Amino acid sequence: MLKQESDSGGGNKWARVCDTCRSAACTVYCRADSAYLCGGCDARVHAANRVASRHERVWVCEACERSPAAFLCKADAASLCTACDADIHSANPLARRHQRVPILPISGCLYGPSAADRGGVVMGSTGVTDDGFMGQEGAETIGEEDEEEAASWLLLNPVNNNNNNNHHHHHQTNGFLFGGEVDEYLNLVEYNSCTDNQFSDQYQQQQHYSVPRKSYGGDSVVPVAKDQLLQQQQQLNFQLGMEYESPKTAYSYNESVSMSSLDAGIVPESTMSDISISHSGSPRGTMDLFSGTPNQIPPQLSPMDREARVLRYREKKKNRKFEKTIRYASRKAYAEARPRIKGRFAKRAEVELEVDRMFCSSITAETGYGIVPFHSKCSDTFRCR
DNA sequence: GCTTAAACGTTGGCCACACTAGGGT
DNA sequence: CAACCCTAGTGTGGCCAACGTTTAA
Repeated sequence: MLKQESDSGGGNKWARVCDTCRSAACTVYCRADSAYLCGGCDARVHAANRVASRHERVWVCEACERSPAAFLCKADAASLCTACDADIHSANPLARRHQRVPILPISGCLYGPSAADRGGVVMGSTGVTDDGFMGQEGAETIGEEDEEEAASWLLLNPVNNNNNNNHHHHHQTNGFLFGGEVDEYLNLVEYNSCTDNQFSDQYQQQQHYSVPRKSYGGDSVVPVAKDQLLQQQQQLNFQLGMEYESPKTAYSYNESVSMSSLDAGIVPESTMSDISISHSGSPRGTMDLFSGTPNQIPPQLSPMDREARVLRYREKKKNRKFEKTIRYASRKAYAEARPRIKGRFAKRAEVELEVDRMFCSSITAETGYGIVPFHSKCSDTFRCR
């Protein structure tokens, strides 16, 4: 699909600089021009005429920032090149289960009023623009609410936002193209959730499904028709004729990057803030929402900076609020059955005491009946004696 | 049109406990 | 190395206070 980056250009200093201005970090790769462009140059070059505006572009890999993205990891909401995708998603079981889809090429004018008029055009979000964010993603029409959310995510990370828009639209339009060794770390469950449109956000799916594949003794989760999913996946793989290789190598850097969204939450705050502070150009992220200079990608990022960015991004993603998901049905059952006092969980003895006092003594005296379970599901604990 | 208060809606914290992971013995 | 014990951490739902927003006077 996309050519693997061959031009390492000497020592990898992470973000590749724009081929045009040579100053800003590139955000998109133009196939027609075989050029890496920053948002501003992309806007300028591809808004010049209609022909140019038709150039297909793809986001630059969010991990290495040096290669065209080939896959969109929905769980991480990250666009990744084949190499990074393989590295990241082969690192651990959780990462393997991330749902990824091929990156849709971007065409049309990403910037400027003309672009805004074109509802159906795939919008970009590299957003080195005055307001910091302009584009939106997808060949699909995006609702205004989604645009608003997209805007906030654009501030955080253009590429990410591109992905995050998909959250609300369930999936990107292009199909899935995994093959070869992909099953080793392909999240078929998430794929199922996505295709079923059961959940609008893959992060939810991740929350919902990522852990339970590991067999827990007590907690249970909603079962998934895995075999069926596998067949669907294989069909798609075949139809698309895609190949996907998964290098088994795992670099130390990738070890951290490949953490699942769930794992990101355990990163100590201090670590990330420390790293952020040490970095002169404030990395994109939550703080950048208030910095007034969104989408300014530091020309060069150290591995630590890069890692900090990824971690912070994931933490923010983790904090996004969507519909409540239940990861452990058994815990839900326990919670529902648990005695409460004013909505709070209460100690059983305490509740029994409370019940005895509040209900049994008074109501029993009035009605002559003894059993007063005020919560039907936990009647056992509320039986008056 | 502006101000104030009331009504309404949203958000996050609290609580107990079953359960798991991980370290120690 | 396996088995066991202990501790810390996680997740769960309903209620409510603290806000923020909207509406009416």
